[in-house]
Amino acid sequence: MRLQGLQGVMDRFLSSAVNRIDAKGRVSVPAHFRAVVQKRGYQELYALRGLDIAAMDVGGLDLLDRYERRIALEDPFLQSSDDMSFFCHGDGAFLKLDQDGRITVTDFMREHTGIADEVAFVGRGDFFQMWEPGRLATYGAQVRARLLQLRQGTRERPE
Amino acid sequence: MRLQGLQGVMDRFLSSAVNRIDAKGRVSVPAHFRAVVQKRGYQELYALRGLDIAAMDVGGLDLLDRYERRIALEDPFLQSSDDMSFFCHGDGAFLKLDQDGRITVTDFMREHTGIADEVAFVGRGDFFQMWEPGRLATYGAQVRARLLQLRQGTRERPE
DNA sequence: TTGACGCCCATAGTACCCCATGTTATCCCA
DNA sequence: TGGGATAACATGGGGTACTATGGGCGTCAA
Repeated sequence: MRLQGLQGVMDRFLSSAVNRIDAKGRVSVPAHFRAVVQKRGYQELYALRGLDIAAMDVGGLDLLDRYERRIALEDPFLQSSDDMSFFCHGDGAFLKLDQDGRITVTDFMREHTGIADEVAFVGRGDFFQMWEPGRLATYGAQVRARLLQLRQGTRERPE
Repeated sequence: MRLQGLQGVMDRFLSSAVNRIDAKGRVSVPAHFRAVVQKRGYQELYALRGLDIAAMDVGGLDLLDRYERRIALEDPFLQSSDDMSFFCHGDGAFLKLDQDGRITVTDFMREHTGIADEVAFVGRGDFFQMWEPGRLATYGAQVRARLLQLRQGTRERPE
């Protein structure tokens, strides 16, 4: 077991936290996430609507690449490909961190996520997500159920 | 403090202990576990919510690496890849040992484990677990029952 | 104007560093 | 073998830096 550079370890989005939206519509991005943003040198944050979930995916420019690769998998002659592109880029929000490390939650995000007065931030490695806490809990339970099934089916354990 | 000899034995998480959480929400990681952490060179501890148990799995970053390598094998645009990332990144957290070898028990951990004012630490070899003592006792009884059944061979394995 | 947004400051709560204390375990010596 | 000295450990608490959160005010544009 060897140590691989500490940087490579600490610069990913991990863990989750719930923060409150204030009267001005601002919410603090968790300090740990801000540190990752800075460490990765992201100048700006891009927030995209999750393709099949009620959450925002937030990350740097590389996040756009990921989405485009995803869309490229669709047949370019099909309506769905065009729809996806429109869906992702159409209103693609671009988040600005203020001096105190907060972002403003726009109606665009509220509409897609159901976020009202609290935001659940969820680290996902190369990006993070913003959820309405209740919906996150529901989704998390579904994920666990699927993973359990997967594990029992293949009898393959990550351990 | 240098532990000499017994390397093969001392660099594994073994045995169990129950420690109390203080008024500030801190709990001491058993000294023996801390020695293993240091011996393995872990700078940071990675804690993950157990998939089918109300416990936290805690280990070094190699624990996270193992998951991430597993994810890398998946098609990144399949649901299973997304689920795995959601689990190991979103349901994971970094724990920081303070100078006295304590960690703070967050709500994130309490929610999943039911831990209130005491933590049961259980060594599991390459990692250790944190339990609410009562639930650990229940779980332990179930494990023993299963093992006993297996040994007696009175039952075909239940599918 | 009004309302959205940037910048600044204030404050409560939390996380972390350092030191103290009591208890247990370990060792040494009579 | 017993008993005291000593070391290691879990636990408690004070002070401080950091974080999340609330709010004031000025700017700019509709």
